[in-house]
Amino acid sequence: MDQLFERDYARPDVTCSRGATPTDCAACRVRGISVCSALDSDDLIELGRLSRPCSFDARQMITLEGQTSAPVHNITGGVVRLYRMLDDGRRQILGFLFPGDVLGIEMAKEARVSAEAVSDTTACRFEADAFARLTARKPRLLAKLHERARHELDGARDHAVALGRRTAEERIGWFLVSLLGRSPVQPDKRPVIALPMSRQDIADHLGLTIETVSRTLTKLSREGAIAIEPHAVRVLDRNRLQRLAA
Amino acid sequence: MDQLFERDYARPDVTCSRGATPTDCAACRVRGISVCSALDSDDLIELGRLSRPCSFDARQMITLEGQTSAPVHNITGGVVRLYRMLDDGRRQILGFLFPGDVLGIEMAKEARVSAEAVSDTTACRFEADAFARLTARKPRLLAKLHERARHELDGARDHAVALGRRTAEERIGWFLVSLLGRSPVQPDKRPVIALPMSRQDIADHLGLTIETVSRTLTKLSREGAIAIEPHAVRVLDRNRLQRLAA
DNA sequence: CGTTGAGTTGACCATCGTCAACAGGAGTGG
DNA sequence: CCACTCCTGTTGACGATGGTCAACTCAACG
Repeated sequence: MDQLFERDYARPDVTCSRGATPTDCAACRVRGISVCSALDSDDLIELGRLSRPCSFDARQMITLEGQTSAPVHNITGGVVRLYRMLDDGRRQILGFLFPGDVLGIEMAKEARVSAEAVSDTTACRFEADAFARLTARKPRLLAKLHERARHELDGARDHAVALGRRTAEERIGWFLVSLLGRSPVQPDKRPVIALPMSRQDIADHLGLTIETVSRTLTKLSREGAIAIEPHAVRVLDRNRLQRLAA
Repeated sequence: MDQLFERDYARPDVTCSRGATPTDCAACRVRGISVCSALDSDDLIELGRLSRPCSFDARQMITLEGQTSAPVHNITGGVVRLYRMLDDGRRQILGFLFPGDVLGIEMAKEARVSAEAVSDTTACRFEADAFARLTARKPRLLAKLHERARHELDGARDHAVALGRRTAEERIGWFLVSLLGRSPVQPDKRPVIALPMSRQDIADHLGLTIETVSRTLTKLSREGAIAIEPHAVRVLDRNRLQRLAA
């Protein structure tokens, strides 16, 4: 437990290569799946004026625990990990964000979680107070954000059930199934689950160690439930995984 | 793990001894600390028309996982446990609700959690659709609910950190400190934490077994951090607990 | 072609779970 | 009032799941 101090979690300054021009929301890739879908086209133009496209390199910090009035980011590409650290370096990854997810709805005055790019990531950024003022004027946007928050709460509770009452194998199954639900569907093919995050990330998400994650994936692979591929897993026995996750 | 099936979790019908008359919100004990504080007195009268006071005996079900359009309850007295069950009977208690807490903001169409009275409980109840219509008309109420949801999300994440990355002793410390934060403060005295819930409840909340909960409390007691009292714990070494919870 | 970092595997061990016995209080009935 | 049961909580002995430590492979990269 004490050698965790040594683990090298990248902690660069919080920076963002901010674009000079506002976002073109109407052309946004994640429009329709994200909170912006609550807005009509006039509102969308206004939203675009407030937001700036930005990008992060893999391992770059986006938000730091304790940061005040952290901006809100709407993820448009890449993957982000959300986590909390204990004093002695133990880390709990609370979840991963994918395109369409919003980072920072929950942040009131002070961020309670850190966010870091897992892979190269693009997002559009809203300054905290400007965003707060906008939501105060747009009840439909607020309703959409509230719906998101409730959904996140639901997910956080599933996570708690997994961490509190499931075995290592069940946790892995649950994790894979939950990623499967977010993966693009390829009909007629064995679905492939992309795993852009490291084994350490998976371990810190599931309350395990890298060794246990590795062993459990190997076991599922030996038993024919999955096939391990570089930065991915192919699902061979979906029922087996579903049963583990149930 | 298989004998968990046998465990007797009370599952009576979902009933509520509903009062005939609307609630008198202006006289409410939890007014000021609960979401209703977002409303001015006109709105409060309207809210009162929508709500009905109700009460539950200890161990009585309030909401059942899977229930559709479950009513919203504002807890005014007593303690409630929120939980999810796995198929084989394993239970994860997601949290305990105290007076002023709202049960059911997160519930959209279908409840994803069960709620059960730990002790005799009083609440005021809102039918789901009436409540939804009210929030749609009252942005300030919606904002307050959203704030609550964000706060709950924050709490759920703390819970996940505890379950995923803390030892048994740290979990107990975290649990006691979090209850301490909700207990009435008695200045100049060793604070007493009421524990209306059973050891099984604590275990199911912290991802442990009753035996481990019992042993850990005994250990903390032997070491002078706490004194175990019937249905309560007296805090002798607050720093010790804070350090465990940190 | 050496270095580095991620992932895998094995041997061993500790924390916490399992199983079992027991203590004490509350409720019940003789 | 006492005997009895039931239920909750405590404690002990033992064991299994998953953590620790270490060695090794392999791909990426200079």
